[in-house]
Amino acid sequence: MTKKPPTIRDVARLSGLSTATVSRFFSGKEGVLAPETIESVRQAAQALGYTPSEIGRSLRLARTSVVMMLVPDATNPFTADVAASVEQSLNGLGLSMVLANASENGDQQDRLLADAEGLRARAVILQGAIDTPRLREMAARRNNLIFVNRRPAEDISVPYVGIDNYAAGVAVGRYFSERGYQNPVAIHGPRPSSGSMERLQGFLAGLSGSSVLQLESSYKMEAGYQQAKNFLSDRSRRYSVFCGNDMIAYGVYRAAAEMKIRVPEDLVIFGFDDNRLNEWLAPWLSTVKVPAFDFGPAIARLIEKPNEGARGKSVILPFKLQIRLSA
Amino acid sequence: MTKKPPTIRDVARLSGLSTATVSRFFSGKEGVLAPETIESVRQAAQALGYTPSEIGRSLRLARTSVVMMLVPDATNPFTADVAASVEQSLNGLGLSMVLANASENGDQQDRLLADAEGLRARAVILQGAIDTPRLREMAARRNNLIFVNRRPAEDISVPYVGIDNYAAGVAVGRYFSERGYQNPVAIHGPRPSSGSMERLQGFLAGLSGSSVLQLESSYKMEAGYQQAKNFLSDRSRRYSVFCGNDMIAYGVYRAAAEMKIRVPEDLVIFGFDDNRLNEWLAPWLSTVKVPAFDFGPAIARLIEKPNEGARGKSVILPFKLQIRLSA
DNA sequence: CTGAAAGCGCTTACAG
DNA sequence: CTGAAAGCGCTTACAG
Repeated sequence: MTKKPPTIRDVARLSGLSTATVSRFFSGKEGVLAPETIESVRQAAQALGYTPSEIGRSLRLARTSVVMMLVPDATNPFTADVAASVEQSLNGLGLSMVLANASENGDQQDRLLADAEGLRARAVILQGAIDTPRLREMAARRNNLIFVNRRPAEDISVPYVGIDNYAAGVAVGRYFSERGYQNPVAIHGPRPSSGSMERLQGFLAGLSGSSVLQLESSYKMEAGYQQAKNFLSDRSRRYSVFCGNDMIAYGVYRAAAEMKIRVPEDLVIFGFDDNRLNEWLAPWLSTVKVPAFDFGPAIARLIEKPNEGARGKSVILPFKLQIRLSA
Repeated sequence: MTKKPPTIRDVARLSGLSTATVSRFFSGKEGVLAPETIESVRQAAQALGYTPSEIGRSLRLARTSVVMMLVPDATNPFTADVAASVEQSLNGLGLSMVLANASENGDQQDRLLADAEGLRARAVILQGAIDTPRLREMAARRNNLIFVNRRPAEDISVPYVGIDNYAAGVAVGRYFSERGYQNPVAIHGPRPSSGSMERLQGFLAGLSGSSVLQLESSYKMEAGYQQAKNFLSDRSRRYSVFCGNDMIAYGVYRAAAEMKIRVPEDLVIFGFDDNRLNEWLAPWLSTVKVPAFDFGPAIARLIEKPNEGARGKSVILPFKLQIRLSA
């Protein structure tokens, strides 16, 4: 900055009042002040271009207005939608959101958790949390964690907001089963993130018995593409693929297109998330629709009254199968 | 939080040292400390689970580690890529990024600028800044603003990082001209955001004289779709559309598909940004490629040494025409 | 190599 | 309705 910003003392001096009074004006206690006092403060503040320091405020009140949100990949459109929803709801509570990428990486996540502690974040929202000692320690010590869409382990008692991943997997498995889809393949997400495993286990249960080719993949287009290039090279079979998320499905679709494999005739593709872009750019993709824009309000409610929402209290959002052309 | 976090005083007490010494340990001044002192501090901190408060630190040092980034729409994949790039570069400097949506709305932007002042943000990065009195006032008073990809006005002297929007518009106009494209249409972005106008003016200049149908649109798929539905209803002509960004182009493409208009035979579409998804989901879209991942490093450099980069110092990134099927 | 003390910008219980 | 004063968690110049 060009020069240091004015402080509450500057405003007090200029208005001829005390810092206590100026503070009352800026912290919503105008009610107790005399009308002419209010006017003096307003004018002085205006003249100086004063904005109260959130730092001083936070230190004094022992709480910040910052909420940290950790996501595996902010460039995933579904994640972006969820983050936008959360940001908006948080702003409604006068809170700011700090977005950070954990990149499906435990160490990176732990580093960011340390940052969140340093910032004394009001809450930490973890989408795709990874089970690490540090995470468990924080979960035990503080009650300001919220898991989104994936819960790293059953025995960590932290509120969860998201769909029932297992049930969604079952629904897809049943759908495959009813349709008589052949040679099921599950390109699931990374093992350390439990949501991936729940989706997979549900899928297996829903298929009740059929043997499933299981492939692990990161939640990226490139990874889905690579996996597909591999198993599709066996042209003697027609596969039916359940992808851990839409990104993976995009990759599979591209691989199929390059290999001139017809969807859905020779290859069934099912995604997960149904990010908003699908309607516009992938109107062919059958997928599990997760209500991205319901996350913000649910999370905001949890943050607003952490007491009510005892540890472990969860919000389970609805999902549905969005059937289009690919399955 | 369950209980209040330990403070530097707790660590001092437990280790039998002074807060000054503990502070030295945590602020990278270990060099001056005796080895056994270091060990004591480490153990005490470990035992208490102490992490220094960024709040206390910020207040004392009169600077925060927070950088605020305002974007028009974080769910735009191009924006998400830029934000990811910025976040990564900032983390490399030990800074945190607060992402906020200004929604192409001057009032919302001004509110967020006030928040940034309150947080005493180290820097404020504005993608798609809107020219408001408050913005001008902040630009005049502080030198921690950075404009990204759009500069609200020539006479606001703030460093700019982005491409030359006018030149890119010219390039597209020339391309249309050389190809002899008929009935040029410009679905440009909102007038208040200057980048839109620069792209448009460049396009007009590049076409040198042809009359152009100019339509204003927000940078959203839905808006592009609506505009296209309207002007495409005149089936007697074949149009050539330059879109303000890829989102608009997606909307136009969908409208064309629904109306059974062939691209590029009966409708030429040109986008802007070339977000990463294009390669996977819109491999038909000809567009202007903007190097999203070059923004972070350039911005980080500007923030790192604000002195060197005198006000108004800018970084102009290269663009190129990415020709695919639609033009 | 280490500590006592001042002070960063706020808020609020207390007193008037 | 208003103010003086204490204190939130740090860092650092100064002194030893």
